Amino acid sequence: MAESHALRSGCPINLTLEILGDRWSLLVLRDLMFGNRRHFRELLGKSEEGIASNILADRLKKLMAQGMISRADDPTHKQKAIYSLTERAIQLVPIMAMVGGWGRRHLPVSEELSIRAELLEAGGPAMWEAFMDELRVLHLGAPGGGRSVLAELQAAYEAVVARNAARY
Amino acid sequence: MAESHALRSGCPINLTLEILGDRWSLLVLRDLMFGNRRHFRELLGKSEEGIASNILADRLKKLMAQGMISRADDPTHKQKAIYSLTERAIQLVPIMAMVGGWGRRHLPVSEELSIRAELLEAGGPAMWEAFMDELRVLHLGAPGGGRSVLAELQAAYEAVVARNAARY
DNA sequence: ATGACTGATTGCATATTCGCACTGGTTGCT
DNA sequence: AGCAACCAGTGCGAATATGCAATCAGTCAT
Repeated sequence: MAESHALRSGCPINLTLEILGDRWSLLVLRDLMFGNRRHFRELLGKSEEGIASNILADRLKKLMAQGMISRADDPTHKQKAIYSLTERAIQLVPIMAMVGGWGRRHLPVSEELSIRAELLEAGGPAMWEAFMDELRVLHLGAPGGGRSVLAELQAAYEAVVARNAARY
Repeated sequence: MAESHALRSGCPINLTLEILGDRWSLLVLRDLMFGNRRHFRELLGKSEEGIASNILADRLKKLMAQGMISRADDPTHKQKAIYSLTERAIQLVPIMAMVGGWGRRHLPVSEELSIRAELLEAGGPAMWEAFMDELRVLHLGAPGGGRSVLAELQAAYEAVVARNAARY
């Protein structure tokens, strides 16, 4: 585990890539953010892509070292860990929205998995801010509780699933 | 060279990551986009990060296969190739702007290399659209030629370099 | 013809990622 | 107490990706 690999350059895009520029890191954050998966096993088993447990453990470790997530003990289970997004990870919401939007427009996405991206893009900055506030409540213990964007996205997803299931 | 690796999922974020989710692809696009580097040697030698030639060749090949860039012969030299962004790559401009902005706010960027990101973020959607139009002229041969965002960014960069150099 | 330049390719050592089995410990049910 | 299910994470061998230097053949100006 070579902890200190030198930074390749001080370019903002490069530095962001040094944190998120691999096949899994952003997906872990996505599941934490949109899937509300907070435990190791939830992140491991319920994702579409099927990350391996050693890779997940490694990414959680790295994301923690980079201050993107934090880890806390779950009071209900001594061995359970709760992973939370930090503020800097929550501020990725607009980027997630735009990346999702770009992918939806240019790549062969599935309808079910892209309905959230469609809604989040259409919602624009107002919706992103509301979502970020919601994430601050869920992950940082911030007070308040207004609009639940997570519930809106989930409802839309389930509506598509139900509609498509009804065809058969 | 396994050409057809199965898609891991139809999620827009995952599919985008399957194209851009590595340490180099987005940097190659960045240099094409902001550095106006169009030839292999320019991309190879003038980047901050120092990509290896075999990696560059591989990424150019993959980006071409995914329709992110195109390749044309340079009339001035039979062995010279001109790489151009496609429309779908040009539409990454807003994402580049936001990723640059996030990196600038959260990571130890250098002043010289982040002034462009600062300007591009401050310019907002209006500037992004102007930049995309400019890229369409440069890379797709579109007619017209209004505002040159590239020149504005370059001027700001050089101003910072000059100002910092004057300190010594 | 020579030497610099072009977009690559090759060989080789190291680093990372992969799938999969497995560990040590905890919890809840009976 | 006994036991199955669950918990975060490790170990391992194989496959893949990367970094680095050398090299290639064609092109170009002199």
